[in-house]
Amino acid sequence: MLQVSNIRAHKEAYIQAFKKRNFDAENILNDVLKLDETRRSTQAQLDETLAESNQLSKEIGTMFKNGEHQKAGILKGKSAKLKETSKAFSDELNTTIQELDKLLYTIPNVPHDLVPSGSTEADNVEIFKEGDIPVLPEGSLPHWELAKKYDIIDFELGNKITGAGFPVYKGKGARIQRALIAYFLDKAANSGYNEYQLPLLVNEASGFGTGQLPDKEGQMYHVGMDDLYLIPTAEVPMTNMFRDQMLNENELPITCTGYTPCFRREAGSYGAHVRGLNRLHQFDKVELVRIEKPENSYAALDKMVEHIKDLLRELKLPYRILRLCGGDLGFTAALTFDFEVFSTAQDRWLEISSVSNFETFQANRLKLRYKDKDGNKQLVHTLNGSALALPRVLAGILENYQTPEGIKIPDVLIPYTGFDIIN
RNA sequence: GGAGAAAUGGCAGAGCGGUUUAAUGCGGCAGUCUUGAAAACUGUUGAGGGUCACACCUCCGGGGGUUCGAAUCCCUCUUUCUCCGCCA
Repeated sequence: MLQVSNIRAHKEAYIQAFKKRNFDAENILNDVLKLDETRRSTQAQLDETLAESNQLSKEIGTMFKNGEHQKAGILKGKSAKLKETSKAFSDELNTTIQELDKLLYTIPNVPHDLVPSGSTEADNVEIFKEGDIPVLPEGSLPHWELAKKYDIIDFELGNKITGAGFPVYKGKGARIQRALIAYFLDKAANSGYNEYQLPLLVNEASGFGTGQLPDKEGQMYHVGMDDLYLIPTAEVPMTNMFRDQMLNENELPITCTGYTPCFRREAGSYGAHVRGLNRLHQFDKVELVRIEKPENSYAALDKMVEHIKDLLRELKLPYRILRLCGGDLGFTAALTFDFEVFSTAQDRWLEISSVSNFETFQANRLKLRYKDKDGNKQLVHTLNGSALALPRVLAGILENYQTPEGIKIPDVLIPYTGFDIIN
């Protein structure tokens, strides 16, 4: 959520920046400023009434002490009138605040200068590419065929137990999942990230804190009886650990990592692109979260990018990095880099990580601030990134490492799997 | 699931209808003293809104109510603790 004070100070710049999202913000920003005007003047009127009322109550108190009951009775009537007035102002204030918040909730983050304009993923800018795309032998298969051939992932079984998008990993398939999780967590720990095991269900306040609510309500599974949501990413519980906190400067940066399953309804996604592991309702992911001082956040974003590059280099998977265009940028992000692995057998790129700087957008909702050297309180910047999402990494490994003898295991994973081929 | 108790500033802890604009202690910060430090002493020390700056307003777990006036009384929700039951 944007800060009204910033909207007031940078309105024109924001309107220009929002054009990159194809978002014509002029009217809504004007409405916000107008409502904020109303809010402040109503607040002032309310405060004035309350001040008068407080004063009166004190006087009445003194009169009672002095036994001047009759005099007090007169003032009581006056006080009742003031109460009516303050109630009216208070109602008006609440209505205004609600309207203001409702508007603010619909405004996405301001795109960073580096964000290219554009409306679809075709407008994303490739900024880096590394790794050789292997030439596969005759008769090479897409990963869902390989999964069946070697009996390591069973999609039908998942259909039976739950429904589409909930695969069952079996034998070496299950083992390689566990290996990937352990490998990713070890790498994160070596880079200084603190490991957490987090709740997989979160309350409404947490959903609001990181911006999934109210924007993406339909994308999360909701447990009605207890009014809880299944997490769509570890970002939600991991970032919300710090909700409503005043940090000291010397506590920053805070760096966390954690493995969780992720649950997404993916309403409206069907067709060939969701085959196999490409798009699931439940999948595993290791996530990184950083809480930074504003002046350091973009250097931190670069660090996260380097961390993920290192993972993909070690796994020897061909990948590229995209800078997301305004149209593809998430609601809460100021700047996002997507990592994609090349799926040889499908002849397409698969997104396996998304790394974003949210600047103060989440911190403002979370009320997550820190005190700098001079004792000034300011919002922190929050960042997060997947390192990595498992299913598409697995798809990439299965497809790129297939040989006539079976699927080789990347060298770096062998200590974790305990085997070097799936056959 | 049942019965009881509790929730107050960074922490501990008083207050149970009107000098509480929240006592006191600890911790933090600044100063005095000291070659320096400790100790001692003095001062200072929560958040949000608002203002050029003051003033002023709000906040004692969340929400609602009673009252001229609520940290204090009532209702409700949440959480924690103790006991009982169930349980990996």
